[in-house]
Amino acid sequence: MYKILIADDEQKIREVIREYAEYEGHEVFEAVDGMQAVEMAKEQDFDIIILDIMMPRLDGFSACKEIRKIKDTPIIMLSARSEEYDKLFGFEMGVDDYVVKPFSPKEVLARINAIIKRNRSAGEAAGETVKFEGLEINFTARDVIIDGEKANLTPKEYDLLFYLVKNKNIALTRNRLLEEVWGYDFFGDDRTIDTHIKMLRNNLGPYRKFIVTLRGMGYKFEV
Amino acid sequence: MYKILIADDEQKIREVIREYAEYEGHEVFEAVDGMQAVEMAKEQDFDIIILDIMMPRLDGFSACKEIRKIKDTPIIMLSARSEEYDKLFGFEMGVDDYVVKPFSPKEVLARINAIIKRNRSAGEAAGETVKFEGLEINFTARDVIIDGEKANLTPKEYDLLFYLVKNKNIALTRNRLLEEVWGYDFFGDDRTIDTHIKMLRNNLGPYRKFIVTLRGMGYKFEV
DNA sequence: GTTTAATATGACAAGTGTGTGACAAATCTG
DNA sequence: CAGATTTGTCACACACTTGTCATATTAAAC
Repeated sequence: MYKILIADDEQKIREVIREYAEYEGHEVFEAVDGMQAVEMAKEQDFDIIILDIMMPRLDGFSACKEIRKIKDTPIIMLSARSEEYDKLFGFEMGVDDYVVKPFSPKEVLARINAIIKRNRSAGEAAGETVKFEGLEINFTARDVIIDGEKANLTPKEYDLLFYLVKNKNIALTRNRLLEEVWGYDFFGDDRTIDTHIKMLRNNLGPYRKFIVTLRGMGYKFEV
Repeated sequence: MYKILIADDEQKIREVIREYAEYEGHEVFEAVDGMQAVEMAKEQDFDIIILDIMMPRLDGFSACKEIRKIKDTPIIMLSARSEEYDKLFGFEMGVDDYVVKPFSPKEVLARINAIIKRNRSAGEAAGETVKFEGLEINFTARDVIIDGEKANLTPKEYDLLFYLVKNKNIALTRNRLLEEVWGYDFFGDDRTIDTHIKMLRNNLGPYRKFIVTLRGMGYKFEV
């Protein structure tokens, strides 16, 4: 859960970001202009601050400059124009990222997450998650979520699935799978793979469709 | 060139978006209600889908939910009035962006471009695809696409086609094909090749023309 | 235009690869 | 150490693939 400050004079912009952010479990504060944003930033610690450039009383750049005097809070700028000099100017003042209007709320949230993740690199490991429809895979956490429910895979099933997914859309021979998933020192039967593919498929439920058989070759995770 | 689906019961809306989008070189498909949109989304892959919220038979949100079950196509929602922002809970269902009516077609197109660009950058792990007219061949994924539809080839057919294509515009003798595709230890009939060429040609549909017979010699993939 | 040789095609039987359930060996866990 | 889980092997069934052959069609040579 992050503490987010969004400063924009347009209510619509603030609201749409608030909705997205709150849905993701963050706490959102609003400021209607640069001056108010600076005041709020002085009073409390935010995880991230989003500033529109064009604001009454105090514009985004000036607000950024003010805030930087006292805090290192990551700042994202919203700009209506995409002119390059704006960007260069902004980065010199310690802006962490830019979003040019029109933007999608999803994009803003994605950038928020990216920046906070980047800045807290000292702390917890975030863990990369990939998602294919209702199938979510987190490599570092080593878990697989199917339609919201955690799947219960055996170690080999994890290994096999992870290797398939990391090489998605690539045709993998049985030999390659044996070498990479089982190890070069495995001297077993080819058909071992079939059995594990079978069990993996059973565990993936509707998403077994992603694992396609390449007759005479091996398998492929196809998206 | 993107493939765009616009679902709205108002013909005017569909038309104005179509005009702009086609002007930018995109391909536009129309649906008059949510139900039709879902059906179309199931049948083909769009680069983006635009859904009006208020539609007969199936509203935009429900349509979005349905589509999300099977596809990750980016979705933009159109809402009739800004008051509807209050009711917007679309982000729960993976809506990528909203546009509030009245909107300018230009704005919609700008958002389409922004979203597709963002989604494209996600980076697909797919090998290089070679394309000859409507015949696409991806060696690493080991698949062959004919006019947008995946072809279903047997192992030998893949091997044979891949060898021909990798040596395109080169005359290949039967002996060479036997050695390279079947293996040096194959002691069968020459004419076996003919049969496989036949089946390959049948599977390539209109693109059988690329495989030319060199009488008294062998075959060639000619482009 | 006829002959001759090579290729295309359809049918088919033998061969091969894969999905699956069962089971025993191996490994993990308390 | 016992019980549970995981893992590898096997055998069977079935569907698909493959090579061969006989016949039809086509192209080149005379």
